[in-house]
Amino acid sequence: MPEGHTVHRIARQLELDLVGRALRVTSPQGRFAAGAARLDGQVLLESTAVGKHLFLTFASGDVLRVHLGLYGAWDFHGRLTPVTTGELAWGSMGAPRLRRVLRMGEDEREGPADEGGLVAQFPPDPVGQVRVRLASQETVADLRGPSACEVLDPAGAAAAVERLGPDPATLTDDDERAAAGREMVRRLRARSVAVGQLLMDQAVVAGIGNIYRAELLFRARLDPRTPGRQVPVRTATALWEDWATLLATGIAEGMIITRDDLTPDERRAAATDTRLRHWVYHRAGEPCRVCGTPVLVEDMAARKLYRCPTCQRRPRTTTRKT
DNA sequence: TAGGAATGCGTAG
DNA sequence: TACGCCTTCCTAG
Repeated sequence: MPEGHTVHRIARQLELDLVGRALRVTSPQGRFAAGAARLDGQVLLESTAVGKHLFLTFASGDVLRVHLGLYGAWDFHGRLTPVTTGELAWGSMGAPRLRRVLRMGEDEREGPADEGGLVAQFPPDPVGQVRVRLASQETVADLRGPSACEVLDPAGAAAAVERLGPDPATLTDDDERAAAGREMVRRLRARSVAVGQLLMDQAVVAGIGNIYRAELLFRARLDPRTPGRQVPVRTATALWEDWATLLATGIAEGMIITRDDLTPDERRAAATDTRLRHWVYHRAGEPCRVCGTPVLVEDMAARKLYRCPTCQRRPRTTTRKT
């Protein structure tokens, strides 16, 4: 159940421990047998994430595209390099070490550490329905429950990326990121659909899911029902910049913590207590943390949308185009 | 233990 | 808008 930050972390984990190696590619479950056979034995050249899509490029030019959907996850075994040095990250200290299992899909969870830091058996037997196993001599990555898992040629992969809106985590250059922000603002303000729906539209901006959607709109104090056209440029730009910030934090920490009012102790507590992490998400009926009004939940495009009816307002419409 | 919900999305109607 | 995909977790009974 990942949003963009998780997929970026997965891409980095694969980059650190599997890129540059010839991989054994199998489909223990059997549903990806043909694709696995096509990739088996090839060197993995590149691992990148765009929005919620993962792209793995192999030496032949074949690209494995994976989308985790609602409940996909990767389990990692063996030698793993810490992805970030974030304060709350699971692997913030120490050298690469052997792990029994690290699950990346929702909150990252680590399996029990083995005595002496050794896994009992390597490679481990697949657990459950493993669609794809990518294995080097030292590291195994098991993919379970994806909504998409397919081999594309380079043109097909490029087309898949082309269908996505900008993703701030793919851009390091300030000018490029600003230009991408202007593009997101343009796409957002081009339609009269509710901004709450537009933020979830991966063609407008890539990587936002239901949690980030609700939290970004609360942080902007913006009513999710506001038509995209009526979102002022300044507000839309602020949404992009806030998304870039939250995404970077999410990638560093491996979880979605959107509250900026937490003390360091509270933030540490939020690592294990999901109830502390959000302003409105999953808090229907509970008092708004700012004004005390009960948080509302309603369906928007078949997804649960959480908002504070008092704090989140429609912008005043003006005749002047801004 | 059964059933529903979940951080998603494509397709059919 | 409704449904299917395919997995895990939590809760009600």
